[in-house]
Amino acid sequence: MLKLVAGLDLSREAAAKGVDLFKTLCVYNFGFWFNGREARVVLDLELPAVALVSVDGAARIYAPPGSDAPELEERLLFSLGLRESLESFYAMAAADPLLSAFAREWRGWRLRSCDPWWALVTAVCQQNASFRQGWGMLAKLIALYGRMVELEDRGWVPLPPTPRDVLAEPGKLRMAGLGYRSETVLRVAEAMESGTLPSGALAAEPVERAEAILRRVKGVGSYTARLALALALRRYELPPIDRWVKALAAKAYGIEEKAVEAEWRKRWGNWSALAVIALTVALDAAPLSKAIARLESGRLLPEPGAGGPAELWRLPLGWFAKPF
DNA sequence: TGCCAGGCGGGGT
DNA sequence: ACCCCGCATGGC
Repeated sequence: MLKLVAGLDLSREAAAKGVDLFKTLCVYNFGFWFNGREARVVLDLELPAVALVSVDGAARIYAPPGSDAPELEERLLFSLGLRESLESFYAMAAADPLLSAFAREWRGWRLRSCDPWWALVTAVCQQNASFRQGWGMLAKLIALYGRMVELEDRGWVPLPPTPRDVLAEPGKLRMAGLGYRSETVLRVAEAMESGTLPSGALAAEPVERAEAILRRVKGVGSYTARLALALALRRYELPPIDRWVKALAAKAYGIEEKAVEAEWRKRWGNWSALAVIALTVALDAAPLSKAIARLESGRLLPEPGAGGPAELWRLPLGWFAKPF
């Protein structure tokens, strides 16, 4: 049972930074964490600690009694992107053939970050899979491991499994549909548990060095490492370029696919990874052929009913379950 | 049914 | 420095 350890109002901070909390909370979120009005934000998987955040800015932090409340408040602000200024990112995006509409309509969006372990699991689940398949895997993992915590006055919140949970019951990875990705997740869990992947130390490293450390785990390549660095540490310098981004950027920028990475870094600089993630939101993470069609017809904003990252939370509970 | 999807590593050249 | 293949699973 977690106790209320802090209550705060984020509305002033959000307004000052131009942050739209609805957009920030809805993107890449599940229905069991966000209902359109308020979100449950996991602040610490191990403690655990959870924040309840309303789209109007009211926030409550729940944690074991005696937890460091100011530290958790800071973590909440970090994870909502309220410590980050995206002025220069949106200025670049406004002049970009892929993201100009997004910069106009979605300027208040911030990436929500999570902890390095779950960011790596998330990234591994996107390998060689559609957006739907990857996020289905994550939802199934959370359901199968069944970790829950109770907030003293607000009911139960599902939590992702910890590395220890996964090591204790490795069979559930395949049950969740991860297939050959299961071995990679197990190696990540082992690295986390044995301290080979010091998640604290990662943040202090230069980003290329952090990528190299992550890539020491077999099954974690450049895409996975870079996506995880963006999702967990808000390190955006290195773009996670996959064949989806490669094809879209080649078309939009009028270059060859082999030139995409260099061009992307030249255009986006220290915002490279954020621009990739924003593009997946803008195009509803549609499969490549549909995404190309969207680009050709100039439909570069999330569309109602497309079921993309911005609408993941709207999908009915159990959407990911296999019919039997 | 068969083929592909927001990668990856191991094998070839 | 490339190119190419198989990999486990789900969706169409």
